[in-house]
Amino acid sequence: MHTIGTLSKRTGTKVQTIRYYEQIGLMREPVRSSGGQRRYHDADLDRLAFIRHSRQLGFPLDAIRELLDLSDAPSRPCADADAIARRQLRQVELRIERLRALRKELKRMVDDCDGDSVAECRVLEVLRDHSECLTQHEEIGA
Amino acid sequence: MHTIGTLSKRTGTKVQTIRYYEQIGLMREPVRSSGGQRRYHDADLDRLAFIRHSRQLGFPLDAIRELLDLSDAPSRPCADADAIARRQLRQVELRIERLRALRKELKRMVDDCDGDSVAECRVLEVLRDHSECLTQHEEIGA
DNA sequence: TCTTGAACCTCTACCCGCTGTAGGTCCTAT
DNA sequence: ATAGGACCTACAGCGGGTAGAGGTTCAAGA
Ligand SMILES: [Zn+2]
Ligand SMILES: [Zn+2]
Ligand SMILES: [Zn+2]
Ligand SMILES: [Zn+2]
Repeated sequence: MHTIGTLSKRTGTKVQTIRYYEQIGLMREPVRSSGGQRRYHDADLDRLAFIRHSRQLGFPLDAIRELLDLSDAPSRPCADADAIARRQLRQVELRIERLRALRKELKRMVDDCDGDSVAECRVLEVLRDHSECLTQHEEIGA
Repeated sequence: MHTIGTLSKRTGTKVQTIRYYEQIGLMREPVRSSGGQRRYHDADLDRLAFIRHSRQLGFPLDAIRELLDLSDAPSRPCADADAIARRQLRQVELRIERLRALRKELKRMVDDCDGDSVAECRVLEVLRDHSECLTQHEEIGA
């Protein structure tokens, strides 16, 4: 049996975050000590490690929830798990593409400015007028 | 004089977002009609366009705030504006690096799975055990 | 056995950058 | 005059946590 602090140290997760995961139903409710403190089994430690590692690989919490559910049914085919991972891969690739387009525009505006007065600053000119850009932009926050 | 709806259409910004920008002090408080509705000058339209374009290029709102302040002082040198843009460029480059590392791991786990049962799923194996990874990961959410 | 103090508890609020909804008011065209 | 779109305020919620207040429990040392 482990305390929440032990889980925290062993997985590099803040104590509050573990409680948050419990609150949203991602971690199961653990048993409690006579004084009301959480006591975890090894299985909980594994589950938290899984969650954290999935987060480090960028999976959103609801995808992790699905993966955990799948992980509990060992005899089923793994097509669903693979599909989630491929979806995540596509998301990452999409974000890379978007950021590369941004980088291009930013690089260009920074490189083009000769560092004169604000009135002729290339950076501010481009920000004021999108027609100075080479590419279209994605929706904000997409 | 323009209504908020006109600003919204002309800049592709939701009406609520414009009001939000006002609330956080990014847009100036406009004059009001006798009935209390917002009425904007052309300068406000320009300012909103600037904000939106900067957002499309990924600048956070506080950087945009600085850029707007700088933009109001045309005779000063533009070093500060350029520095903000270079900082943004570095952020974007950093994010690209991180995502490329993620992509590599995700690609590998997806490619390695032969689609058998969950018990032998390569995707789930990797998620359970970071030592199956080739690279270290950044802090979550960084 | 008592005392200390680190670790735990609940609850609430906050971060970014918006978005959505409820319930009401204004403006303008017919 | 009336309809109905556009506007108003105020508040809640998203994801994925993080911080703090104010109180309790636990375990080790004296
Ligand atoms: Zn410049
Ligand atoms: Zn542009
Ligand atoms: Zn698989
Ligand atoms: Zn890993």
